[in-house]
Amino acid sequence: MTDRWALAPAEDGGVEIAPLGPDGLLAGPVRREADAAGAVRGRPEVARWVWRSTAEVYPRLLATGVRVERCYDIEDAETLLLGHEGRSGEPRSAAAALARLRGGPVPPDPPQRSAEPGSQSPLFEPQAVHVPLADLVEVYADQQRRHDRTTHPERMRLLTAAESAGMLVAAEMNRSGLPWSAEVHRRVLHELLGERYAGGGEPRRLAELADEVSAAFGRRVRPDLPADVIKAFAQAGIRIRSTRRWEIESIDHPAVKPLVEYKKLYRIRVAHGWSWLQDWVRDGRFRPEFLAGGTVTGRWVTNGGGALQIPKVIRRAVVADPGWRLVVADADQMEPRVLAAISRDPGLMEVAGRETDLYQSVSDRAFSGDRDQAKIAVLGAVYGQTSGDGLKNLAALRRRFPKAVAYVDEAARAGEEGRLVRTWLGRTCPPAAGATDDAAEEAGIPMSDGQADPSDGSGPQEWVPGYASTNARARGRFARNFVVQGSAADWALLLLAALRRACAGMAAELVFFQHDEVIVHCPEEEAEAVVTAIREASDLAGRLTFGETPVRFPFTTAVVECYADAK
DNA sequence: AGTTTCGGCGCC
DNA sequence: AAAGGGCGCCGAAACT
Repeated sequence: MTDRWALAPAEDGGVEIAPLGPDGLLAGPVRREADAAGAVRGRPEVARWVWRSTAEVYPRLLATGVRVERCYDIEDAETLLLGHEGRSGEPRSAAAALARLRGGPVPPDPPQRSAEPGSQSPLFEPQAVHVPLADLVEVYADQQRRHDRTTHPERMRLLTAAESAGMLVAAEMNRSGLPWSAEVHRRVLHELLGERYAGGGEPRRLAELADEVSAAFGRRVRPDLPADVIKAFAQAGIRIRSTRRWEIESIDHPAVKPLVEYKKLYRIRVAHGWSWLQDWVRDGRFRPEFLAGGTVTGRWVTNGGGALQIPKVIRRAVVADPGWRLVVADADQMEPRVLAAISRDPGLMEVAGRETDLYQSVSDRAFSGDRDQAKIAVLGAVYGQTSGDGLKNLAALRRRFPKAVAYVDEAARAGEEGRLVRTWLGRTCPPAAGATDDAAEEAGIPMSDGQADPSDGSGPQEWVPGYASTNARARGRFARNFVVQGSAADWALLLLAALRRACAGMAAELVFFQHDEVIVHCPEEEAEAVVTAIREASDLAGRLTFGETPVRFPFTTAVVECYADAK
């Protein structure tokens, strides 16, 4: 059965394609065709297209209206496999993988290119080394064998397939964009910041607040300059280490109130103000560049526009097209539910088997009904809290959910000792992750305590006793969080893949994804079906990712015309 | 003058 | 109340 085909753009602008056998090797002759879109469109029976890079091929297909159901991204799989093999520092290009296979000199990866505002096809990668299809297939077949040698081959296969699906979703979201009303955005900016003056200076409200700050200090102070603010407080007899909001707010001084307000509004203007609107919104769509698996943990990143940090007040500008709706779906308490699933802690699984508020359930069992304490304890366990009430609460959590806490403790220990740590599906944390020594981190060198050098010339850093173990502890915190955040990302990929399939027969489009939250843009009459699809996709993702467990992954869904109305 | 790092804060 | 994990973004500061 030839349900998998390989595809590689040729250097003359055409495309090479070929059917693959069960071993992943060529099962027929390589064909040449004029263009990728025609080749794919003419073969609807192909269940999975195998290619070097989704970012290279898929945007061009989408541009001609061609979607594919499934793909396999060889370079993404190479990254995941290298990580699993403890070789995360090695080049991950198809050309490099081929060279390793044949014992030749391994070329370094081409440098990453960053996005420019408003660029039409941001994912095009012109500098990639061309690999002929026959060679590409060798790399693919070898990768299939490498899957078999991983700790859990079936999970690893699921991971590479799921992340390839994620790349399809990302490319489609990059194309569709997030519905965005520039008019509403401008109205929000005007309400918050006031009108702009012709001279190009600060908008009215910011200028007023700056004046209030200056008046409170009795001299001209620039509230956007931390050094100026620290000096001004010092002259008023108040010593502060930084101008972070929580530190400022603990001070009793008339400048605090306007200063905090200024910083809040300044942030809006700088990060999502008029120039942002100019750069990133066109034709009623905000078009960031989503990168699936852009982080070590597998979380996505976006390139340009800060799409994963849209402030709550600005979400008023996310407005569905006329007659359409936004289905906004947010996974409820995802991280502790994931912890339950990966640790198999009986008590936590039972709690996570209900769709009701998990933190409330935990608090009923271990914190006398104090939900806030329970939430702090759970998040502290996941993030590696080192001080404060978190530690005390962690002890209570450990008594009730010993297996869950032991799971993250063991991950932290492994991280501290420089061992590999993996998500449920097998995404692997590089041994040096979380360290503060950038040079070693970039080189992928595991740093033991003995190797960490406090006098590395990186700055006027004074010598601190125990500095070396500071790195180890940072790696421990990173690894502790990695197993939860990363396994949550595993699950989220399966969710996206399932939801994408469910939407395939509808006009509905996935337009936004943010760790545990997804937005589908659809005609009003499809909204109910989308809500159902999300629930079903969640159930499927839970079973596929973690196997049969009692753990449920409920979503809060809202059908709205405006994103801001979802919360 | 151009490039990199830092500080602070937005989101999860 | 505060501090643990992951990111990106901007202007200012620091550097070359």
